[in-house]
Amino acid sequence: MSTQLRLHIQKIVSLTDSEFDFVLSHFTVRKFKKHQFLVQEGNYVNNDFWVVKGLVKACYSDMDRKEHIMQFAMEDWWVTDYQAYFNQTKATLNVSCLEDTEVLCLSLENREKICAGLHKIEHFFRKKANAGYMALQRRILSLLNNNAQERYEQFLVQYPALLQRIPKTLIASYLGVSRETLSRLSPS
Amino acid sequence: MSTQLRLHIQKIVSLTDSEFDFVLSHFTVRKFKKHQFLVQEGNYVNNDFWVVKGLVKACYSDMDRKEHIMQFAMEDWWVTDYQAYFNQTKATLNVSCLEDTEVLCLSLENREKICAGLHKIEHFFRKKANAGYMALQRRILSLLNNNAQERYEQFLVQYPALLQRIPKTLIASYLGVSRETLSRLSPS
DNA sequence: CGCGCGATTGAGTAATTTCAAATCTAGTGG
DNA sequence: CCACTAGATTTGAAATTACTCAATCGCGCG
Repeated sequence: MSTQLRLHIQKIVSLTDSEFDFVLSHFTVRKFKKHQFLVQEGNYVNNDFWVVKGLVKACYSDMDRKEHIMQFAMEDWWVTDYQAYFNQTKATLNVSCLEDTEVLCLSLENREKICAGLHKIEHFFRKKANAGYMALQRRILSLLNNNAQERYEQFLVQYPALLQRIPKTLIASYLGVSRETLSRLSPS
Repeated sequence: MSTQLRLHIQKIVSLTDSEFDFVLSHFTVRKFKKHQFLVQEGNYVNNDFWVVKGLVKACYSDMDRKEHIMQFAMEDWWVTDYQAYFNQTKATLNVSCLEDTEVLCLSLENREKICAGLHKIEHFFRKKANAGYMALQRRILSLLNNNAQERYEQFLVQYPALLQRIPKTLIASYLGVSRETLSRLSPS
C-alpha cells in the first residue's frame, strides 16, 4: 500500500527511501464502508484523500435535492472538496463511498510541510494540479461542445473501468443529463 | 510592467530583487494587435502568456465553425492552450486578441528552469494551478446545476469588468448558450 | 448617408426534462 | 427452488427549454 503510493509519486519524481519515508509519515490510513462519507457538506474539510482501494463520488446536492457529480475517484486518484480544503472553509460537496474504500489522508498542514521540506514533492503536486486542470478543461469543452450522446460515448472510451462499477444514474449526473435521457441514447 | 509581474507573484511568494531578476529574465515581451493570434489551432504552442495589458479569448472551433470559449484573459491573467503547451503537442484552441494586447511570454523550458532553480517559484505555480483547478470546478458545477439565466447572472457578478469589454455573443458562447437565448434572458 | 457589427425579436423545430408507470435484476430469506 | 424486495433501468407522453433560421433594429463611424 505504501509501495503503491511510492509508485504513484515516482511516475513524476523519484525519491530516496528516506525521502519517501518522510513523505509517507505525513499520511494516515483510513477505511470506510460503502455509503460512508469522507467529506460532508457543511463541515470543515481536514484532508485530501488518495484512494488506495475502492471507489467514491464527490457531488453537489442542489436545492431540489438533485445530485450533480463533480468527480469519481478510484484507485490511485485524489479526491476531496478542494474548494473547502484549500480555503479551509466548509464543504459544499459530499464525498461518499460507492464501495468499501481505503484511503491515505493528507491534511493541508502536512501537504504544505512536505512541499516546503522537499522541493521534489512540491514539483509533484504542481504537475498533478496541472494535469487536473487540463482534465477539467477537457470536461468543460465536452459540456459546451457535445450533446448527451457524444458525451456519453466519450465517457465510455475515457473511463471504461468505471462503467462496470457505477450505476448509470450516477454517470448521467456526471454528464449533466437526466437518467432517462441517458437510458434513451442509442447504444453506439 | 515588470513591477506589475512582481506584484502578481508576490501575492503568493515574496522574492528578493535578484530572485525576481532571475525570474524576469526568463520572460519575453510581445505585443499583439486586435484580431491577432497568440496561439493558432494546429501549431505547436511555445508559450504560456501573462497578460500585461489588453484582452484575449481562448476558444475551440467545432466542426460547424461554431466557437466555444474556454476562457477569457485580461490584465494579470494567464492564458494559453495548456493541453498543447504542457504536452508539447499541436494546439486545438485558438487564442486571439479582442483588444490590442501586451503579454509576457514564458516557454515551457523556461518555466521548468525557474521552477527548478527557485523553490518559491515552483510553489507559486502550484498555488496558481490549484486556484485554476478550483475555478474550473466552479464552472463545471455551474454548467451542471444552473440554467442559462442563472449562469448569466453568476457571470455578471463574477466578472463585471468583462461585461464592458466583451460582446454578448462571446459571453453566450462562454456560457454555452446561443446568443439569441442570452438575449432573451430577463434582465434580473 | 449608408455600411457593418452587434443585439433583438418572431416563429417553428429539436432536444431534453419531467412525471408516471412498467420492467428488469440481484440478493435475501423461507 | 421460489417468492419477495429494493434498486436500477427502461419506456411513454406531455411540457419545457433552448436552438435554428430569418428578419429587423440600433448605433457608431468613415
